[in-house]
Order: sequence, then C-alpha cells, then structure tokens
Amino acid sequence: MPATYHHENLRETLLAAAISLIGEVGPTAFTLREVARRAGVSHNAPYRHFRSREDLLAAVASQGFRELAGAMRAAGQKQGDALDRLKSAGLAYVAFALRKPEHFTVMFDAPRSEDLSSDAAEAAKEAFSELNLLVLAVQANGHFAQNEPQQQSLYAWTTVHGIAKLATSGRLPWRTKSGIMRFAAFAIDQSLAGA
Amino acid sequence: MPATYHHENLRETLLAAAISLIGEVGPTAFTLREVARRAGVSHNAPYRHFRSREDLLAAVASQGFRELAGAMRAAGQKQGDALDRLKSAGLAYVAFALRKPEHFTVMFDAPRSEDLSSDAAEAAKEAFSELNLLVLAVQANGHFAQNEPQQQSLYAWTTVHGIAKLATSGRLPWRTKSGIMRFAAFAIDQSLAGA
DNA sequence: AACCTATGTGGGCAGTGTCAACATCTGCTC
DNA sequence: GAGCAGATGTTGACACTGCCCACATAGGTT
Repeated sequence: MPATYHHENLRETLLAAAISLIGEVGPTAFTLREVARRAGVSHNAPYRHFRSREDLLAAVASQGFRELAGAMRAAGQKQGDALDRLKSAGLAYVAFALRKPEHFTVMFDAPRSEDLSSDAAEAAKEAFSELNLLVLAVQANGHFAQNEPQQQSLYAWTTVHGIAKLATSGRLPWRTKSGIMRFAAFAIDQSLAGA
Repeated sequence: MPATYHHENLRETLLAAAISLIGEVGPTAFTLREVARRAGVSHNAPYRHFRSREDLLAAVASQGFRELAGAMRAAGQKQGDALDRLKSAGLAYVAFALRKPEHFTVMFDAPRSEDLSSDAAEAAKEAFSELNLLVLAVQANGHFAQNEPQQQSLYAWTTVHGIAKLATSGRLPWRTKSGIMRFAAFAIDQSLAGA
C-alpha cells in the first residue's frame, strides 16, 4: 500500500517522531515501537537506522547539543563587552532549554553520559567549549580572578544549567517563558556580580 | 521454604533493594520484578506496599527530600553569620547529591513533578523552605538587594542544583567527592560575591 | 473456634526491546 | 537492458516487563 516501499528518509522522520513522542510522554515512557507506528513503518524498521533505543536517544541528544552550541555561539557574537556576551550566551542556554525541553531532557537525564555515542559526546564538548571561550575572554578583559579558568567556566555552566534544569522540570513558579527568562537574567546578573 | 511467610517488613526491604538497584542500573532500567527478586518475594508482593512502579519511585523521592531537608537544616544551624549558614546549607545540598546520587536522580529526573505523590511534593516544599529561611536571614542582615526575596531564594536553589546535577551526571572533571566539594565551595562563594 | 483483613503467591495479558529470517527496492556492472 | 549485491523494510519469535485476577496463608478479633 505504500507509494514508496522505501521511505526515502526514514531516519529524519523517526527522529522527528521520537522528539514529539518524548514531548508527550517523556523520555522514560518513550517507546521505539510507538515511534515506528507514528512513522508508519513496521516495529523493526528503526533498527536499520539506529542500533537500539538508546542509540536513537543519543541521536536526539547529539542534535540537541549541536543546536545548543550554535545558539550559544550566535549569542556570544553579539556586540557588547566580553561580560555582556557571556551573559547573552548564558541566556541562550536557558532559552534553548525552554525552546526544546525534550532535547534538553534527553541530553542530560536519560542515559549515563558514557553511554552517549561518541558523536553526542563530541557535540557536548563543542557546546561547552563555546562557554569556555567566552569565560576566557572575560578573564582577558580583567574581570574574574585571573586564576582557575576551568573553575570559572564550570561555574558559568553550573549556573545556567541549574536554572534550565529546574525550569524544564516545572519547579520554578513562573508559568510563561518570558517570566522564566526574566528570572534567568536576574540570576545570571547576580552570579556575575562579583566579577 | 520461608521461615516466615510474612516478611514482617517488606516495605523497607523493598525500598532498600530499589535504591541499590537504581544505583546499579539507573532509574530508567529499574524494574519492579527485579526488586521483588532481590527481596526474595514473588513478583507481585510489591503491589501490597506500593500501588505501582511510579509509586515506589515516589517513595524513594520522598525519603530523599526528607533527608535533604534535614541535612540542610542541620547545616543551616551551624555557627557563623547568616551568609555563612546559607553557604553551609548550599554545600549540604551538593553533599547530599553526592552521598545519595540514586535518591537525587529519582527526586529530580524520573517522573513529571506533578506525578510525585502528595507526600513527596510536601517533602520537596519542606526542603526548599529551609533554603528560603536562610536567604531571608541573609537579607535581614542587610546583604543582597532587599527586594525580590523569592528570586533570591530561587537563585540560591538554581546555583546549588546546577552544581549537584552536573556532578551526579558525571560531567564535572573531578573524580573524587572532595574535589567536587572544593569546586562547590568555590562556586557558592562566587555566586554570593555580589551580596 | 470461626472469621476477617492484611499480606504473599501463581498465572495470565498486552506491550516492549531485540534477534533472525525473509522480502523488496535501488544502483551498479556486464 | 539483465542481473546481481547491498541497503532498507517486514514478519515472526523470545524473554521480559507492569499490572490485573483469583487464590493461599497468616495473625489478630470476637
């Protein structure tokens, strides 16, 4: 009955179906067979494109890390001094989490980080290195303690990650994205007040 | 073959088995039947003590929130000025996450927060109110901006939560608890440097 | 002693991830 | 063009899961 026996680009279709399913039921209740059903293929078709359920999730995570890295890079290139650009990138991190909560959840919750495909691991490193560069620029500008660049970078990461994580798990009291973003701006400013 | 047909306190045994299983395979791969097996009872015995798999996880989360609240309360009662006590409580948050990573993961990852039992939800509120009190004390001491107490409290929460979350998911570069705690002290100091 | 309720058992069902065998399509070689 | 090879999709199967049912047993109450 299918016009084309070959789906022609099942991989993308499966990824999209997976993301929407995760959005509905979460990454735990997420099911390979349901993804196949939504893509209109047999329950085993996904195995031609992903080695396992975990592997599909890892692909979602990869995609998320790449988009996150891009969003931070873009935000970090806006005009302003180094500190402003670091703040922009931090806001972009939170904004990404709010815009793609399914991705964000899979990226940081689902599997043990070592289980991520090397592809996802590389994408994650890439995203973090964006933040790293911006922190180094801030330090070069004379802000921050001049030592411990690694700790400063990780501090920046933990700050935005905490906001994003609590926001996406629905534990912050604001119900609108803009409310949360306003709080994020407040928190990020506060976190850099000593710089 | 059992000396006692009745296990006499299966509920605690099941909770302990569940926690250790979660520690081994994570809350996703965690299985009710395996818990029953480890407790030496039939696959259906857990249903006499927990309504569902979710309900068991919620019980683990409750237990975690209660212990977390206690640890923060204890840390917040140490000597020192209000700011020191807030820092101590923050460190206690991170220390709890490192000491009971299984609990911490279940508390914040596993289900949608609304799915937690009302018991767990109450325990979570209790834990957060510990932090809240300490922040108010800091403000009363003249630190912080005097407005926005809610934002300040949530900021404190997001700060320690980000550290704890990245630490428990193995994304911080330190391999020892003391290394992570040293970083946590640095980050918490930094986050309050503007106060 | 008889019963009632809490607790534990065994069997069953639909649904899952994954494997193996088979079918069909597409592109390349002659 | 004919035919083959590999990639892609399908069907069937297996062990396992969460949860439901009916039944068995224990301990305490009357």
